[in-house]
Amino acid sequence: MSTAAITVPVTVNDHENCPATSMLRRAGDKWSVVILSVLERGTYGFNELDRSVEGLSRRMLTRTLRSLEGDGLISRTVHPGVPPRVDYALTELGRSFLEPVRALGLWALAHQSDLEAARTRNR
Amino acid sequence: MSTAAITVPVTVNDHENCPATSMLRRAGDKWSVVILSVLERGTYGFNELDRSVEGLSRRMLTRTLRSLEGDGLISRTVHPGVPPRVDYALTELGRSFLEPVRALGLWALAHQSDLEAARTRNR
DNA sequence: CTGGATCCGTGCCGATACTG
DNA sequence: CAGTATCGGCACGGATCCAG
Repeated sequence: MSTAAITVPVTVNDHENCPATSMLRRAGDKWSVVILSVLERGTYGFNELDRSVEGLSRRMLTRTLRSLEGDGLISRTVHPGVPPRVDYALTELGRSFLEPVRALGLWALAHQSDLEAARTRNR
Repeated sequence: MSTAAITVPVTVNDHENCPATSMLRRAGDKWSVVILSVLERGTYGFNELDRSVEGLSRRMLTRTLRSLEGDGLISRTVHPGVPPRVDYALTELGRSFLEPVRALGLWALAHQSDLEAARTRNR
């Protein structure tokens, strides 16, 4: 066996099935983090949420809420009656998820000037 | 002035221009984190990177590298000659960015069973 | 009030072929 | 080796209308 340098192949396989990838996607999703952040302040109804986020269409609100509920990040509680009422709230898992998300947001704020400088330089 | 409960309007405006949003998008981007992670191991050439990530097309590799360079997360160094050689490497900013990204990935791993349970329950 | 259904523009992304 | 150019499928996401 020679002692010559050996090139170790470093290949990334199947990264779409990595459990971390799906939550990175979640964090990068257009509306998820905004909705989760609003719900951090308390329980909201559907139209309350709709009015709380500028630019958010009802269609995407519905889809994002269903998706967040599917991941167990929020809870959905139906109160029958007239008018009907549905409450959305953070779960413990959702509240926990916001911690690393906020860490990433704080990183962005802390390095905002570096990023702006790089973007200007490479413009 | 009455002391009745006042509903404080909580509206999220202009979240597309939030500096944190762009980096959350970056983290959720399909290839950026994978490429940054590979570059954490050292300097790579273009085709080396291409071969290191399964499923990554040269087209998206080029686009992602340009984008990462634009944000100052990686550096691009051209070595003229035959054959030509271009080295890609993490910058300090890029290495720093991987910390909160990894924190989010670790969160996903730590809560993998919770997420899987929720997804099964809501199936 | 809380959605679902449909239409449709736009951009992401892979496949393929070509260049210096 | 290190890209560029072009085509095309498909999913994201907004607008609008309909329903319980």
